[in-house]
Amino acid sequence: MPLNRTTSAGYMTNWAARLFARAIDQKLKPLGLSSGYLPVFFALADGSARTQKQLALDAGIEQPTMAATLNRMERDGLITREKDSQDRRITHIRLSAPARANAKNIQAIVNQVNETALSGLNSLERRVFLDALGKVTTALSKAEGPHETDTRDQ
Amino acid sequence: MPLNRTTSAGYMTNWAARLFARAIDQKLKPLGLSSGYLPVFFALADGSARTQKQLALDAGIEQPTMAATLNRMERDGLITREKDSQDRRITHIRLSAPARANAKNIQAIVNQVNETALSGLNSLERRVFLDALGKVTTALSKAEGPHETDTRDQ
DNA sequence: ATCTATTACATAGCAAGCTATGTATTTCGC
DNA sequence: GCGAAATACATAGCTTGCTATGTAATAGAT
Repeated sequence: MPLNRTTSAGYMTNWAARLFARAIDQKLKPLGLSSGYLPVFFALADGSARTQKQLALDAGIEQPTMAATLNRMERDGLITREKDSQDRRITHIRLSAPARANAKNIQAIVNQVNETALSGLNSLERRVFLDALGKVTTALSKAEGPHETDTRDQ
Repeated sequence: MPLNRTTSAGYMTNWAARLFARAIDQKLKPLGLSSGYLPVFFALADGSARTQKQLALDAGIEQPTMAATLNRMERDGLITREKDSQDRRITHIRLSAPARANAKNIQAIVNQVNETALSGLNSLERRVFLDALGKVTTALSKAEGPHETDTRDQ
């Protein structure tokens, strides 16, 4: 089989992911935000606190990646860090008030980009597509080795 | 709709793409290769030459990104650059002989990761999934503005 | 023929991902 | 209670993506 890139799931998934990120970043830019911040936003949108470890696990990214993202978010005034008084290794991370104020806009942008992306699919195709993405991530996570990259729905 | 990340196409696509890249990079590492090289490999596997511009267009990435990738590939002895004698702006890029020798292995690795990723899907689901990825990239490319990010099957 | 626009590529600087490794602070075993 | 293991986070260095901008060469317009 002579590898046509449009029939490679990995190639197409990577391409789609880059297009998603471009679209989202473009719309978030006026708000001073970017796509890497989204997982943190969604994890903390309810005003609760999480540790860096929890956020990384939740987003399915490595701890150093989350550390860098949180540094940028702190630089941009989007989060606050508060040391745990009991266990001094731990830092509790919360969205700042101005960040929380943006939640609705972010939600709207995300919904809009998702809708645009899926506009060529009927509801059955959308369901199969989302379901397939779930199965693909499950399969690849499993193959990756029994890392702790969780999938629970908080 | 209270945004559950597992129902966001963008989120899930990004996640799947990172898992794909991790899996591929892990298997390519022993060969001294990485996932960013793949589009160049596939475009030049037949021994032909392309310009940087053509490669970038083909891979759906920006020109400076392709320039950086080609620099790394040249550093690693995977490509050769040859100035056009007619038009001195143009450089013709080819895979080196050692790089071409790896083509079969790369192909096998890509097929294997794709197969692992899709292992939980039946053939109908696979078809719908690939087709959906095509429609999603088309929709997002169009929305991006009439950029020249082509999709033709050479 | 020259002036302008276009084209191909280079460079700078940043974001967001990764692995590998270091440091401080608990926790656990005994 | 103390040394070893585990845990939480930090740091270093790399890849792969982006935008914005610069430079050299060709093509086009008049």
